[in-house]
Amino acid sequence: MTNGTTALTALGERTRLAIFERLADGPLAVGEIAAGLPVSRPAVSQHLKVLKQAGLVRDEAAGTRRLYSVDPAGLAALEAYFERFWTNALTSFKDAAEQHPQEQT
Amino acid sequence: MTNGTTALTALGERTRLAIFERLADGPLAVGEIAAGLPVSRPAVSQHLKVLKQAGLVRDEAAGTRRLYSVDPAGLAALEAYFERFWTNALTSFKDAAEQHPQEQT
DNA sequence: TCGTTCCGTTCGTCATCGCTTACCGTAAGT
DNA sequence: ACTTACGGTAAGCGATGACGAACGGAACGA
Repeated sequence: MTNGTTALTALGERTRLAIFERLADGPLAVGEIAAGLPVSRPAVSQHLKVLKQAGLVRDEAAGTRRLYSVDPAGLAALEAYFERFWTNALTSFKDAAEQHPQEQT
Repeated sequence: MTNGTTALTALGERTRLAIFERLADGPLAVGEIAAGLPVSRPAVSQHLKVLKQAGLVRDEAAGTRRLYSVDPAGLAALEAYFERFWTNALTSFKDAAEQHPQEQT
């Protein structure tokens, strides 16, 4: 979907974030991911499904296994979303700072 | 806390993200935020508590009201977290691309 | 063809969390 | 001092979702 908010709700889960972080180091199969986490393999599979329909990961058949890897488009969408965010927020800060010139960190 | 994962779990909620987006345009009081959202004021207060202990917002007493604004440190922490993420992921992609030179989008 | 391995899916259970209602404390105005 | 406005907190409820167990299917190797 390459939507920023959807990606955030998908990553707003500890297990899913852990999976995504492991995938950031390179493609992995489902069993390999589950082996390094304190959850069962079906749980990992479900989380991968969520991450996939959020546009954050891609899957590829490799024999009996199935390799998952992070989707560059999803990362780009997130980056774009946050960039708009930062510019907005920082602009607001600048405007507020010009009206209250003393307080700042 | 300025922790990336905590901030993500905090922002991984539609209502909290909506609150944070509204705060990105400038400081607001609790009642003002609740007025623009389909939730009650206590709900907004609870969400603000979560956002605050995640290091994403700051609060300031203003008479009987209480002004909330986004915390620049929290945004910076998020930015740093994602930056590490992107570099990691892109490096992995590059390495994978050198081994499989044909497939790419 | 048979057995093994790996994965996706369904189902049921249990915890987590977001939301509302009601109540209380605090700061200004009169 | 009384009243009003604003916001935080407690309790309870309802719903979402994460998890494991069990089952079924597809891809290799013998």
